[in-house]
Amino acid sequence: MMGGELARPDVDEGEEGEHGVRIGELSRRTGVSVPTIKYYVREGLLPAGRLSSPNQASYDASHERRLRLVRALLDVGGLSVAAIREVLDAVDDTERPVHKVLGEAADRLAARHVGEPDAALDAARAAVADLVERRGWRVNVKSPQAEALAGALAALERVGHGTFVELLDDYADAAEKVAGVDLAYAARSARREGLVESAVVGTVLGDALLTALRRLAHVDASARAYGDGGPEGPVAREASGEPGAPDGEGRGSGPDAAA
Amino acid sequence: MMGGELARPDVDEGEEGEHGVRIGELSRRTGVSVPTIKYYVREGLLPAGRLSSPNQASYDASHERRLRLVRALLDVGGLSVAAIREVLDAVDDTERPVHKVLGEAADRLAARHVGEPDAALDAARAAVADLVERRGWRVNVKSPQAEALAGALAALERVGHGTFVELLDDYADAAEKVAGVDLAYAARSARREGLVESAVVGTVLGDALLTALRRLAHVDASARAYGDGGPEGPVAREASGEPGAPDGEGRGSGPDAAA
DNA sequence: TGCAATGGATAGTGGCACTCACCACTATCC
DNA sequence: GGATAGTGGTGAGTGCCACTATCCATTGCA
Repeated sequence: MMGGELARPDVDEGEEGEHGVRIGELSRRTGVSVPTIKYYVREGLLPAGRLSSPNQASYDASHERRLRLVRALLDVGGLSVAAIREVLDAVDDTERPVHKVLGEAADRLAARHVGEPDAALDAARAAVADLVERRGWRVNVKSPQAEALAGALAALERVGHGTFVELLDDYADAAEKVAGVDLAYAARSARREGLVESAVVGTVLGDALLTALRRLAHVDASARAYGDGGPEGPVAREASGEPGAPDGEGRGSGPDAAA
Repeated sequence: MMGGELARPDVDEGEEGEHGVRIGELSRRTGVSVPTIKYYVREGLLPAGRLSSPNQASYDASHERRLRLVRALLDVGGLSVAAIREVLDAVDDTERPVHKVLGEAADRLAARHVGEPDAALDAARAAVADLVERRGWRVNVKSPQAEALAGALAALERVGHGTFVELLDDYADAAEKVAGVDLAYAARSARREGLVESAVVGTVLGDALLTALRRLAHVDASARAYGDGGPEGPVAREASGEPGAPDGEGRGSGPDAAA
C-alpha cells in the first residue's frame, strides 16, 4: 500500500514510511521498467517484495539500493545477468565467514574463459610467476586473477606486441597504488553488511573509473607531448593541436563534439 | 595454388613464399574456424584474400596478424564485432592524417551509451571538470573519454558510494603514470603503419592488463594487511589466511583451484 | 462501479556471434 | 580419367541473452 503518486495522489511521493513502495514507484525512482524489475526478481538478482496481499507487495530502500547496484554492474561494469547473480549470491550469503565470501566474489569477478593450451599462454604464465615473485606478492599464481593477467599478456604476445611486457612493472606499480587506496577506502566504510558489497562495487566500478581515467590521461599526455595549445586556450578546447601521439588518443573528440 | 598441407603434402607447411596460404591453413594457424574467418571477411573485419582463381584466394602474414588482432579485441578486450569494425576502419584509413585517425579510433574505443539526463550525471560531470582543471589536463571535458569517466562516477554516486570520489586523485595519479609509459612505449615502436594499430592494442589490451593487475594487487594487499602467511608459505599457496579485506579480493581462489 | 495498478507466468523479440548447408568450382592424387 | 578434399561465396539457421509483451485474476481506491 501507499506511496504511488498515481494510485494515491494525496500521499507525498517522497516518503514511504515503514512499508515501502510498490513496484511502479520503484520503477519510477530508478528508471528501470516494471517488466524488467519483475525479470530481475525472477532471475534472483533482486529479492521479491514483501507481500501484504496476494497481489500487493512493497519494496523498501534496500530493494532500491540493490536495483541500482544491479544496473551499475550491468551498464557500467558490463557484467552479465548470470555473473551478477553469482556475485550477489555470494554477497547475500550471511552464513559463511566474511573472508570466504569476499574471496568467492572476487573469483567470480575475475573468472574468464580458458581456451585451448597455447605456447603464448604458457610463457605468459611464467611471466606472471616471475612478476609475483619479483614483487613479493602474496598471491596464488593459479588464481583466476593471475590467469586473467596471463591471458592478457598472451594476447599481447600473439598480436605481435610481446615487448609490452617491459611495461609490466610500471603497470604493477600503478595497480599496487590503487589497490592500497581501495583497501583503505573500504576499511573505513561499511562495517560488515555492506562490506562485501563495497568490495564488489569498488572492484567493478573502480575498473571502469581507472580505465576511463587512463584514456583521459592518454589524451592529455598526447596533447602535452605533441603540443596542442593552439590559438584559443590549452584546456577545454577541442584540443586541436598535433597529436600524432602513438599509444594515446589524438584528441578528446571530434571538433563538433565540443560544440 | 600452393601451401595446403593436405592439398600439397610435398610442400613444407611452414613457409608460404610470396603468395601466402589458403583459408584452411590460416584457420589452422590461428585457431579460428574457417566459417568464422569467412564471417569476419563478410563483416569487414578482415580483408578478403587475393584471388588467383575464381575460388582460390591466398592470405598472407598481414591477414594472420589482423585476424589475431580481431580475436584479441574480441576475447580479451571484450569489444563487439561492430565496434571492432569501426575501430579497424579508422586504422585502415590511410588517407586521413594520422593524428585525426588516432583521435577517431580513441573516441570509438571510449564511446558508451548515454542514457537519460540525471542529477548524478550532472554532478559527476562537474567533478570531472574540477579534476581536469585541478590537474591541468589538456583535454576536452566533452570528449567521450571524459563522459565515460563521468558515467562511472555517476554510477558510484547512484549506488551509494559517492565518497569514492575522494580517491579520484589517487586514481588519476596512477592513470597518468601508465599513460606516460604507454606513450613512451608507442613512441619507440611502430613508425607510421602500425602506429594506429599500436594505439588500439595498447589501449584495449592495456586496459585488460591493468585491471587484471589491480585485482591481483587487491589479493596481495588483503593478504598483506590481514596476514596470510599460514602454515605453508606466504606465496604460491592457496592464500589461506584471513583476508576479510574490504575492497579487494579475499584470496586468490578457492583452495581446490590450486590443486 | 469502474479502472488503474499489481503479482505472477508464459511466450515472444531483437541483437549478436557465430555456424550450417549448399553451390559450383578447383587442385591434387591415383 | 576419376575420386576426393578443399575453396570462395551466400543465405539461412542456431543458441544465447537481456529484456518485453501479453495475459490473467485480484486488488486498492475514487
